[in-house]
Amino acid sequence: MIGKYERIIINKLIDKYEKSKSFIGENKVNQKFSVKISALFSKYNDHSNYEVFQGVNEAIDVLVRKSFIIAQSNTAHVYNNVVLNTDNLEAIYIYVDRVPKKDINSAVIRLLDEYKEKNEVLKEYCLVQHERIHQNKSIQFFSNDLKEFKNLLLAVDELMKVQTETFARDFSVRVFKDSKVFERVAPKAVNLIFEFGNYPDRDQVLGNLNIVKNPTYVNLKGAGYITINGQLIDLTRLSSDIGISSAMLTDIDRVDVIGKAVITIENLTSFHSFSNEDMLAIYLGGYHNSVRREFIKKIHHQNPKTVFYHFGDIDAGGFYILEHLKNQTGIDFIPFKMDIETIKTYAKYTKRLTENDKNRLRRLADSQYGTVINYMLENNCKLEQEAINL
DNA sequence: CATCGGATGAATTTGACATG
DNA sequence: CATGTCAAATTCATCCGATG
Repeated sequence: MIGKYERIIINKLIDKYEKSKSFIGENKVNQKFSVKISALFSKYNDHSNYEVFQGVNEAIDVLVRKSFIIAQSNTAHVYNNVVLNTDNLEAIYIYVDRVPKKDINSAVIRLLDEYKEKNEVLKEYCLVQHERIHQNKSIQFFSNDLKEFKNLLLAVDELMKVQTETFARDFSVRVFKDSKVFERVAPKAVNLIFEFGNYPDRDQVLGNLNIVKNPTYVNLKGAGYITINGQLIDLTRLSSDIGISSAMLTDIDRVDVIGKAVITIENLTSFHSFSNEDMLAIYLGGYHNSVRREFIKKIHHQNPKTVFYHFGDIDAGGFYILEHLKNQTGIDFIPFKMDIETIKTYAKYTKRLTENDKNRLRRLADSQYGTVINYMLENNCKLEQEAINL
C-alpha cells in the first residue's frame, strides 16, 4: 500500500514534468524534475516533529529503492531534494494510480477529431484546442472529466441541428437519455458556442438554437388577419395584441397583411408602445429561431408585395440581429429608425460604447450599415430602442 | 463590486558547459 | 572538481475581462 508522503512527492514531481517543455519534446536542454523536501513538507526540518521526518524519510527510501526517484541524504539522513527518474515513468504512473497526461491528451484529441467536422463552431473550437494541446496549454471547457467533455461536444453538435422549438429537458432526454445531463453541460456549451460562433448575445444562444425553458410566444397586432386552423382572427378589431404560442405557429394557415408593411420589433416595451394603423407589428419574443423564421417567411410568401421593416436597438447586437434575420429568411428587411437621424434626435438618451461594443461594431463596419456604425464609433454612442418615442 | 480564471511579462532559479 | 557564465525554464506578480 502506498503511503501518503510517497503520493505527495510523486504527484508533485509528475506535475512539474507534465507542465514542462520536455513533456512535449520541445526542450532545448535536458531537464531534471526535482522538488525540495522542505517546500513539500514544512515540518520536515522541524526537529520537534520526528514523526514527519521519519515518515518522509521512509517514503523517500521506498521510492529510491523502486528507482522512481533519485535522492541523496547527508550524514544525518536528511534529504535536501528528490529528483524524478524519468526513465521509469510508466511504472510510476501505475504506482500512484494516475492517468498520464499523454493518455488524456490523446483521448481528447480522438474526441476532437471525431467532432471537428460536425459544424463550423466545433471546427473552429477543435482547431484551437489542437493547437493548445500542442503548446501544452490547458484545454478550454475541459475540466479533466472525459465523460463530461464528450457530453459537451455531443451537446454542441446536437444543439446546432435542432430545427423545431424544443424544451431543454426534452432535448436532454433525446440526446442523453437523461433529463438532467444537458443542464450540467449547458453553461459550458453556451459559452463555447458564443466564443467560437457568431451570436448576438450570450443569454440568447440557446433561444436562437430553438432550445427553450418554457413555451414562448409571438405577439401580433395591427393591420392584418390571421387564420389558425380555419378560424379567422381580425387583428384590426382587437384593442391590443394577441400572443400565439410558438408550438401553434405551424397551425397558422394564413396571414393577410392589409396594411402596407410588416414590422418586426425587437423589444417588448417598444412593441407595446408601437402604434401604426398601416402596419402589422410582430414581436418575436427575443428569439430568432427556425420556427419563427418559417413563420416570417410564410407571411412574406403569402404577401409578396408587402414591405418588411425591422426595428431594434441601435447597437452592435441590434445590427447583428437584423443581419441574422435577413440572412436566415432571405427577406430584405429595411431598418426602421435605426439611422443617424434617430441617434441625433435622441442624443441625450445615448449610452457610451464598451470595448466589446466597439470591437463588434468594427466587424460590421463595412456592411451596408457602415454609415450609421461609423457615426456610432466616431461619436462613441449607442441607443436602446426603448428611448425612442413612437 | 469582489472575485475568479487565464494571459502576460518580469524576476528568479536551474542546468549546460567551460575554465582554471 | 569547484566555480563562473550564459541561456533556458519556471515561478511570481500583475493585469484584464467576465461573472455572480
